[in-house]
Amino acid sequence: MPMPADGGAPFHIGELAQRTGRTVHAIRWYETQGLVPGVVRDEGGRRLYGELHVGWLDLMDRLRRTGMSIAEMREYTALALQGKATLRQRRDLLAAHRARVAETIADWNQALSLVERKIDFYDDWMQSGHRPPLLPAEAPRAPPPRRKAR
Amino acid sequence: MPMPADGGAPFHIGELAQRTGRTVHAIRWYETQGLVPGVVRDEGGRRLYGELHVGWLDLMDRLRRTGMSIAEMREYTALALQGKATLRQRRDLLAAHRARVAETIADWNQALSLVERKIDFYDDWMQSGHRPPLLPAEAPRAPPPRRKAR
DNA sequence: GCTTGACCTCGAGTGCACTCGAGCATTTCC
DNA sequence: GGAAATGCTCGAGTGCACTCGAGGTCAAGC
Repeated sequence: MPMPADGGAPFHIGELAQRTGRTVHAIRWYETQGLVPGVVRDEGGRRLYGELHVGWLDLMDRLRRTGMSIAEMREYTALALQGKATLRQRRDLLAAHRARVAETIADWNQALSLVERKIDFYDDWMQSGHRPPLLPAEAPRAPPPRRKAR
Repeated sequence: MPMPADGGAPFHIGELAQRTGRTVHAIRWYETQGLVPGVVRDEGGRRLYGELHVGWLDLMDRLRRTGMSIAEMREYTALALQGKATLRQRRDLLAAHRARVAETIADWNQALSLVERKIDFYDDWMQSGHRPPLLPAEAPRAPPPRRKAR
């Protein structure tokens, strides 16, 4: 499954970096972490990439930016390397991620509305000249199994 | 502006921790970072909090969880301590945050739809027994002035 | 054939936001 | 009045995801 054999001419890491908006260093680091399948080398030992890698890195980027850990991305990549026997596992992994993303979006929407109410609060205060009633406090949120994102 | 003078009986850090779902350590750390206004001490040197602190910490938590940096939260807190002369600045700071949050939500929604399309892709593959056409690759995203969140 | 630039490996450093432990003081409860 | 709980400060450690520099190889253009 040498990935660069996907039609177009293979290219080096610099071009991949440009086309995906990552740094060369970051791409190499991703590879050491097992997040880039099917990288072959040319005679000089330089990495060769194909079109598929552009899409792959974009997917990795999206997953990453939505809080998937490197460990889980590594797992996903390993599954992809094992071919279609792992289709269901990959699907399920993404479905779990989807659920977490949906949850986070709901969370952020709540935060958005809190911030909006607070802005309104300041607007009222400035317009009326005296402090409006405070916003009702929210229920405390237990710190859940730690996630992270951008 | 000693904050605990807000009606209810003041309480110590342990109770605040319980009521806001943070650890005692985390609350103290927040204070060293200038994120908790109006903390007074009792005769024994222990911190005293009031109801307002519960709401304040919840707000800080929300801002934090939506990617506001400690530095910006510190700025906001400092403005709040200066009284109503800074109302406009506080409003504007929150408005800027609101814009970033809205942007991020849009971003996550895009990611969500990518993940959903990928899940459909796997479902099709499993059902038909052979690989469906690949998803079209997305435009590369330049790494923007780094943000972070939960 | 030699300079220039892209690429290589390895390993250390960075930034953020906590998190925790040590060692000590005070308070509350029996 | 003594034990146990709760609080205090200070400072070091942690985890994640990069980020970067040093020192060297390789290849393409002049």
